[in-house]
Amino acid sequence: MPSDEPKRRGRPPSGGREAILAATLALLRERGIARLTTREVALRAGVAEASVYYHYRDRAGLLRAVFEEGLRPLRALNERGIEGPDQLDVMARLARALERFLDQALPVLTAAQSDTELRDELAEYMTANDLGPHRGVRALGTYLRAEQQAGRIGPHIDPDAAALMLIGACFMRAYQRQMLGPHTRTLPSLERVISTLDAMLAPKSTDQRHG
Amino acid sequence: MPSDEPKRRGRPPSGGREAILAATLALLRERGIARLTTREVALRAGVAEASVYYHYRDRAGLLRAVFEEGLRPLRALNERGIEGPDQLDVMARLARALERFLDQALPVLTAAQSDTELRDELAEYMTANDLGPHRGVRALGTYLRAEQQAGRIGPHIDPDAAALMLIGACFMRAYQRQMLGPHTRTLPSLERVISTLDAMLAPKSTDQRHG
DNA sequence: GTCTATAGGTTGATAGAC
DNA sequence: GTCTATCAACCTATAGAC
Repeated sequence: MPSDEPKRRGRPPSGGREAILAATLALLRERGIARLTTREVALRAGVAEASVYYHYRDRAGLLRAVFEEGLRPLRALNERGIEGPDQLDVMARLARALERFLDQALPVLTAAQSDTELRDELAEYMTANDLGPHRGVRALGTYLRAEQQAGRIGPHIDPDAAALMLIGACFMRAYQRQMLGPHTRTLPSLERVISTLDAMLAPKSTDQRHG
Repeated sequence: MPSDEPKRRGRPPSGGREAILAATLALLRERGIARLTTREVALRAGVAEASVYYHYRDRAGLLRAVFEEGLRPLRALNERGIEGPDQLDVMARLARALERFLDQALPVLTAAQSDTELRDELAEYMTANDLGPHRGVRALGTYLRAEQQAGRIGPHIDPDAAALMLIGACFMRAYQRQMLGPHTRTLPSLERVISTLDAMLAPKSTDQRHG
């Protein structure tokens, strides 16, 4: 290691590793996993194909890294507390954040489903890190349960079931966008869903008496 | 062409074509599209690889046929009228039928997402035949709107939004089953979702007075 | 760490006999 | 309609120089 050389200027040793990861993620979202070859990845990243195999064990290892990268926003989303001035605001913010995440992550999740081995790996990773739809359902469900105990939600309502309905609606909207394109807007808007759910959650006047 | 032989009923001599289609669909569901090769299809169908190319133009043509086959139950589901003794029954039957369909069709839909070209083809097919989530939402929404006008659903509720929530919940449950396996049952059951929605739809006592 | 070059294995698709 | 045989293209992965 020469000590008389000036310390590396702006660029880190190479950044090839991150470039490869970013290129893979981009290609996955643009074209799907079927046409995702190490050749294309290297070309997009501006490196030689062998560099891909230097940084990642093999194609599966590269994809594993991409899964973790693509699902990282979800971990942040999960750890973020659920709070706000009122139910409507809480649900609106959660729903919007969820759809924004799904637009980025759905292509990654979908890609993993195209191969049994990859799917199993993803499932193992998600199970190990307690990721999945149930996590958001439980979080929103817990919030709604507290609201229910405070008398702001009807007693006959299952908070977890209500949470699943909201999250499921977001999921369906995002999936349709991915499948049929963003210009097919024939599903009810997020605003209509949220305000309707908010209205449905409110206790009936008879309930309020003995709340 | 022998004229003394009894006329052949619709079916061609061997049924190789259907065997190929069935084998492709089975392999797609079992292992995903990544490992779906014409070789494996032929092996499973018990025919030579060349027969695949005799019956179908190419791999894409075979997959196109599989998409139509896999989505056929949906067309039946769409054309089936929505009716029943009460809301709970109507929603329960629709939800159950939807999840049953999704368990079969989701692998097919997912497979198409793994390649841009296939995805576009599927999107075109679905658009041309007016298939998609919006169809079920509209159907259930129309039913709920009628119920609303009959005074059995609160006036502040958007029927389409409520429909999307139920269908979205089914979709989410089915997707989780496919992604993480059938033994990961941490989401609220269909029964809880349906009975909660049914309870939420009911008009509030103040509404009933002037319904 | 990055490159060039290439090995080794699959895959989609066709030709031609029966 | 179905088969055997075959190919050209492509892809993953490695070797070895710099």
